[in-house]
Amino acid sequence: MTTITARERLLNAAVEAFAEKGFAGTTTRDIASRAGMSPAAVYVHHDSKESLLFSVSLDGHRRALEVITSAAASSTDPVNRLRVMVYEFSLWHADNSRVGRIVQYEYHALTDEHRAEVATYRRDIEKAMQDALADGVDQGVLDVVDVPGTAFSLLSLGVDLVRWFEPGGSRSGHELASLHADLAVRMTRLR
Amino acid sequence: MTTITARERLLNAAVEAFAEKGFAGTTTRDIASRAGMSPAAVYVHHDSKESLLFSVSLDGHRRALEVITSAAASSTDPVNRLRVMVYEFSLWHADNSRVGRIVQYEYHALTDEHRAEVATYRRDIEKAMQDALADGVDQGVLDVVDVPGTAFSLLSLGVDLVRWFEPGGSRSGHELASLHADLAVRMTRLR
DNA sequence: ACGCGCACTAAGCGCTTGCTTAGCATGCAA
DNA sequence: TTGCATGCTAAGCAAGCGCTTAGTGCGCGT
Repeated sequence: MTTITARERLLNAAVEAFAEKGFAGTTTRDIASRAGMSPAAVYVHHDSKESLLFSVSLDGHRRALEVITSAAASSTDPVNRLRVMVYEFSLWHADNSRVGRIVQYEYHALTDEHRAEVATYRRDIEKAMQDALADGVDQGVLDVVDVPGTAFSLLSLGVDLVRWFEPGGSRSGHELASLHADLAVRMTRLR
Repeated sequence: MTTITARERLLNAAVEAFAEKGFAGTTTRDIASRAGMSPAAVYVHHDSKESLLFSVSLDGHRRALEVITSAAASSTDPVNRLRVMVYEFSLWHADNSRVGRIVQYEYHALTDEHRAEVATYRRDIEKAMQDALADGVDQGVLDVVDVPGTAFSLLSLGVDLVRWFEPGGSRSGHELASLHADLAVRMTRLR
């Protein structure tokens, strides 16, 4: 069995609260009570409300980068690789829509130092998608006029899921991720 | 010349503040000082902080719907109509990224009644895009397997601009809107 | 000259905020 | 049995919150 520490319970509570009400709209008392603890307990395990946000955001950025990096390594065929990358990136955002919402929408609430640190993961994610497109163009398989812009657009499909996606809704994450992957191929394949 | 009333100055100040700090992160004192007035002046012209948000959000939704509706009426050719709709919708979100951010990200901060009112505009926007795709399929010009999902994805391209777009950045709104329009046609055109 | 209404402000009320302080129960080593 | 570290809480502090109240200055019709 995996034991959940008090520190992790507070992090989970913070994810729920931040995703539901936003960082500024969440009180430390709310986080504490979701974790079944007193307001002061938050400060036994975490330095501040912002450091709770940073922990959640940093972990979320790392996991998103890991998803797209391993997808990029999954295939050598540019079309198939792109399909897998878009599928996995969108699926991750659907399956982790609460963390994703914090990653995407509470970025500005981080301190300057913390924002700069997670920004490196964002650049790596964009670079992975750009590299996949550029490689496909080099191999004469993809037709992409604007590589950075198209990379951004492909990532937007996944990112925008966190704005409205709820698990248990009428469409599954797999269904949406498959759609995005198909659209991505149509957008970029050379005819 | 157009005269700007105190009420409008407060609305403009609220747009700036909400877009920059979010609804919960903005104080009524901040709005007042951006408008060059005392904190109490807010309540001379508006009922509450939330009614300020509702005014901004409602107007933003109306303008976005107007943009996509008139784009839909601009052409009878399904491919060209889709191109114009996606172009205009994305361009509006780039040119109005601050209002767009409030429309998209502060939706949950509205009261239940206000959110329900604004939701009708969202449904109309989605329906306009779905109708344009369905009509193209009916005319045998477009190939769209999942009409609602694809409509959502096309709107996502524009909506996601508000997350990061800043006027005066390295890419113009026109440039990005053109890219989105091209991608939209590639995504949906029958080959 | 005067009175009235309107746009606005100074001051502050009751409450909530992030966070701190002081202390208490438990478990464990000696 | 004692001593102490650990993990937590009760209570509360200073600051800031949305919003109200009571009033002030000014423009305008008469």
